[in-house]
Amino acid sequence: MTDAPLPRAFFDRPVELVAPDLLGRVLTHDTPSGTVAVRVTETEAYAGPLDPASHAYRGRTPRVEVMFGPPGHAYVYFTYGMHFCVNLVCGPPGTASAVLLRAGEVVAGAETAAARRLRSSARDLARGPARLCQALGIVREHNGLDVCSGGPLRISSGDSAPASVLSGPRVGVSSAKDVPWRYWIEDDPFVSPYRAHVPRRRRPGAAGKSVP
DNA sequence: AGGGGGATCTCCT
DNA sequence: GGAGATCCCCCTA
Repeated sequence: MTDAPLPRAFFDRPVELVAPDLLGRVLTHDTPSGTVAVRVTETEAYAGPLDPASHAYRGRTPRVEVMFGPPGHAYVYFTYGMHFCVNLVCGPPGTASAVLLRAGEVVAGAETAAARRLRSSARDLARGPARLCQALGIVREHNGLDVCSGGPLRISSGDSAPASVLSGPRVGVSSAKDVPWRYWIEDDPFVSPYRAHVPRRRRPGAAGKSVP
């Protein structure tokens, strides 16, 4: 295992390459109430202004300013009046693409995470994008943090690459449903439960187009 | 200035 | 399986 942060170059690539590569990586957050670490099991890729499902679709607005900045920073947004979700920005400045962290397994600081998620089972502590943020203590003020520079919010390579990665349509988006840019670790119990999966084996270089 | 919709979660039936 | 919670953002007038 290594605790060294992923290099910024890791994120300076096309988002559909970064998203599957983030599976198995470990996101860690130090706060006064404790340190929590999550092994990522599920991600989604959102491309820039040309992706109708992306928050950057309507161009550069105050909310998505971080998306248009340099790679390796956290884009945190607030939704449904009560939840936060976290993305990691990809590509050169101006690209405005990002990977949503949809689910993970708490691998350190489970007591701290459980205190933030009062009625959650151990399995559900970070099993969903808003649950993951709550378990890690990620809120609005963490928008824009650099995860590559060894700060309080950082991502490291993790123990090992997942054995098998599947991909399918993104969750909860009302446009570009056919783009299979959701990625998850096959048979991992910490993948989010909210939509039936339409499993499809991901082949090298196959990201971007779907088949019924 | 108003309004519609949202990359969700939890509890209830 | 379904509705309610509950704020913010952005578009339109």
